[in-house]
Amino acid sequence: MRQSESFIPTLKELGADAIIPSHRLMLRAGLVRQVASGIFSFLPLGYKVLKVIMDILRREIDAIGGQEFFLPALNPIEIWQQTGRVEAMGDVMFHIKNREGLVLAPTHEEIITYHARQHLKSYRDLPQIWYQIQTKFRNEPRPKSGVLRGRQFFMKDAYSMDATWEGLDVSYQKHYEAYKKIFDSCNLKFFIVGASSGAMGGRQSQEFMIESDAGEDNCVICYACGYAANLEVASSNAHPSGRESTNLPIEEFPTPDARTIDDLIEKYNLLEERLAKSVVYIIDSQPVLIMMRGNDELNESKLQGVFGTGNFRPALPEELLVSSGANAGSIGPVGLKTKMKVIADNRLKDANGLVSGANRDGFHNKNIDFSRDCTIDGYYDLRTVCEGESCSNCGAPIRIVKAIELGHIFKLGTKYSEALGATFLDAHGNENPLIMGSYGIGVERIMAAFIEQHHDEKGIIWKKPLLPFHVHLLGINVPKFDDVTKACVDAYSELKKQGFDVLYDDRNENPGVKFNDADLIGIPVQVIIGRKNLDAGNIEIKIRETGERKVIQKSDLTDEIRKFYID
RNA sequence: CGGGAUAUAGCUCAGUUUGGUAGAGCACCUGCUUUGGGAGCAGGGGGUCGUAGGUUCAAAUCCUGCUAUCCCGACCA
Repeated sequence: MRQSESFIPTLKELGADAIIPSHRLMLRAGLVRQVASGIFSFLPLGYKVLKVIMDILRREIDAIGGQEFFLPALNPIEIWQQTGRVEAMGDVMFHIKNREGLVLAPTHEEIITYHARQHLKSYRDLPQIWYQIQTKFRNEPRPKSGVLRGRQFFMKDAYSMDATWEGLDVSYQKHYEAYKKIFDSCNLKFFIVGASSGAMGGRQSQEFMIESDAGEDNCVICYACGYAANLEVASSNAHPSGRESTNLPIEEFPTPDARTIDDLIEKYNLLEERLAKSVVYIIDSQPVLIMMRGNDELNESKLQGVFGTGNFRPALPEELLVSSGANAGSIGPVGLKTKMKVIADNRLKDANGLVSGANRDGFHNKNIDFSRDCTIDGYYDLRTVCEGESCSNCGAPIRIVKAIELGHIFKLGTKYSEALGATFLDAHGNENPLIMGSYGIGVERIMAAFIEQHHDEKGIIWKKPLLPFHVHLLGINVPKFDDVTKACVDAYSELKKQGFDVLYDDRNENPGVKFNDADLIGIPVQVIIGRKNLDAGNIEIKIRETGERKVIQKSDLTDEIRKFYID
């Protein structure tokens, strides 16, 4: 492609609106343009790379037996009502205004299950893996970070239908392996985390993440052993408080000016590890007292896991007073005004010598022994892990990083097949709901994530196979000098003949413009042909990633390029 | 939905405090020069100052409503 005839609108400067590197570079290199908040046009160069990503997705999902569909973005709302997701999605789903009963699909579980119901009637029809690479529409409350969170975006979405739970495990594992190949193919440094199954139900869920400050998820990572988990489910080797040798009788003492854990530590010279913080939640309409150590933070995802419900909230101040007899800051497990369930974090298991509220405003108890003085209905991992704690796997200090979610794989189970009546007959003639899995990847996110990981101050650094062209041929002072122009045209056609995709900068621009644009666009190899070297029969090759320059003989060009791409 | 900010030429922005002829750089067009890291000179085209109202002899500028966009938070299958 001749650059003089191409639409590659690079930008020298950019406003302050775009913050993160991938967003800025995608705009500056002429890959995308924003049309409205969260809505982007892909320009030819950007779309070219996007198609490469889609090809990789197709290749790997086809390889595990996936069959590609093209599904409608316009969906009848009835089918969404049957699964209860019109309410569940709420404002996230776009509703068509001038045609009753149509919505824009934010995802495609419903439509896939609809077709499965039509035709998958026997265990002999299973398993199936169906997928699509299509636009999804979501009315995000706050689109951000360029294409990372948009209102319209491409998703590779795959669904598996199995006759048995063991079959689902197999389908799930196939996707797990395929996803690793996909992200490896894209040269992404990624990690996989166990994720909360959340409100979707289902048995297992894993997320494919890349570390990035632009990310919206927090993940625990151990660089020593590779342990990684979403903060929602992560654990660590935080030391339990344990038992002290002296076990004095419980004793109330006045603490009129202490309402927080830090107050107690500072004003009463107490150790954090001997402090038991009380948190009251209303879970399924019942108050529950939750004991956490010191300043440990309660992890609501873990709480949801323990109680198997998302129907909970912190208690209101008046509810605290009614159930415990005291206000926040003076609540504890001993002497509660009303009987309520009491659970505690594992870190406080069977501990003694503890200080906690006395359920009388302005008083605390000391020398509390959890196994002597109160009934703990259960010990669970309830705390949010902190930076620097030791890894539960290898003991090295863990880090907490922000991460971008590129993909998730999910064992859906029978939620959708039951709701929509997608059943099959098993070998015994019994009717069963299809057992489903759902596997998504954000296509634009792969591109943005790649750029986040592969750029420098000058621009993008593409790497095979994610690249818009193999070679950027820079004609220095063309079309002015006929011999330089001829050498460029010769190199251009020779490289094309060898099967390389070449962007030939034949524009009548200053050399500086061409060099800077080339570094910005980031094609891996630049071939620079100019007066300086051509008089000696030489041309120059520059490797974008390393900046390495090599002056070679003109006749060696295709060999050098081939070597670069084969190595 | 809460908090903050912004809206002026294709792009990046000044001008708004203190009301009085619409500005710069880049980009674009013409000509000449230049040519290995975002060139120089000369000439030229281009704006209903987000939008609707109000105040005023006069509004980009002051006042009110609305809209859009960005950032932080909430939310996020």
